[in-house]
Amino acid sequence: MTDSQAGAKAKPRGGGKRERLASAAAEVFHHQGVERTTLSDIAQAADVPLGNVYYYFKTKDQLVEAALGAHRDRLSGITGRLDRLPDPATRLKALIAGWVEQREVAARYGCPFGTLAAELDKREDGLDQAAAGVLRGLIDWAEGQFRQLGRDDASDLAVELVAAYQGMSVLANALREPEVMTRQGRRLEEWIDTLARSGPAGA
Amino acid sequence: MTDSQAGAKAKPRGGGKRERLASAAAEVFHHQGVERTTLSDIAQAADVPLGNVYYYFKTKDQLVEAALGAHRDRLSGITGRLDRLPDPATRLKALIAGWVEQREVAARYGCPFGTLAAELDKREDGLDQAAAGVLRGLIDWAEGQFRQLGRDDASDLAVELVAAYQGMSVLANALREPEVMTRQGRRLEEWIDTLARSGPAGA
DNA sequence: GTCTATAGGGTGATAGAC
DNA sequence: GTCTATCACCCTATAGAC
Repeated sequence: MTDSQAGAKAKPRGGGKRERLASAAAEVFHHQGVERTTLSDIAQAADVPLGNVYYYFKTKDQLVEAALGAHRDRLSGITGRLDRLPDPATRLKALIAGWVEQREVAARYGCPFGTLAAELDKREDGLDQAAAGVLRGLIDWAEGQFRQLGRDDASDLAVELVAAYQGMSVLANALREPEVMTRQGRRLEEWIDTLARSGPAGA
Repeated sequence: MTDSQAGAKAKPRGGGKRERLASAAAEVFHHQGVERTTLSDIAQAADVPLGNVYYYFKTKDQLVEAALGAHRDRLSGITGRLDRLPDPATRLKALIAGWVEQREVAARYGCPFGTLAAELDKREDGLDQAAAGVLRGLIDWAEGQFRQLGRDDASDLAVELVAAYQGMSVLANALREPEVMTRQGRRLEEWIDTLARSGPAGA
């Protein structure tokens, strides 16, 4: 974007410091929130001197964008692996199982996407809608799965599934109870089974 | 509720400024988030000179606690009114209808409790668990209703209901789509109907 | 390219006049 | 009790040495 080349190749190299900073930012933002996180926190987590951060990212906001990119990459990695599973119901249940596996993290820090989206939505600059894209990607993927299950209301079901994930994450986090993830996850898996058994059907 | 009462105690009063500050804090925190809100923002919203704030609240954190109190009061007002309705299914559906009514606010700023809880959970001081109490109160009330419906799994159902509310608020907010609240609200009302029709039953 | 030192701006909090 | 003036600190961002 800034330099001559934004592709995969001609970027200035620094021992992967840029990547380290981006993923450190994603993690620290998740743990502390964007507003409470200082550039010094990120520099420390990435093991990079504070002033050097500005060589890679001109502003703190650019670091937020980079963190969003890291989340996007992580999500497409997950859906990519799920896509190798044989059928849509299995894929959806594996997605849910993954959420439940992360229950301890969710109970302590909430959903990495959801909490970031909620925080950015409080802003009024251009970043206030940037996180929505990541969530939208997850919803779109789920919608595709429900459609493969033959559901006409795939879009609504996808929203319902992701909303359930966000909701159980918020409660697990607020109450500090990972068991909320376990119980609600089980319920969601049964729900998927019901939908799959009922076969192709509309709302 | 001017100067004359100030509760039942002998607290210093100043034309209800303390209350104005508390409710202004709750609103501004909801709109901007705690971290991005300055004391000056709150003073302005409450129409109180900045320096005067410190006469009523020694620290910003005390203002957060006061905002939590305002939320608690608001919630008990809501459940109090709902309790006058004839049966538990009607009460639960009225609760849901109230959420849907607030869809525009939820789409812009999220759930007032949920977003505050999420933000406070990023902290490590004593406040990181304070918001949980308000959510817990809502869950407990819902659990009572489900129990009156004869459900053995009232506790799980209450968590499911409040999680659904939090989830649809997060998505409506992130996507800026109030319709998410409408659609998911309708689904929840149907769900309550199903539970009520199926009569006293366990999980 | 890498890093240090520091400027500059804003915020929470206090002292003390009225 | 009310409010102004101001301090002290921290954080983002920059200038410039290496």
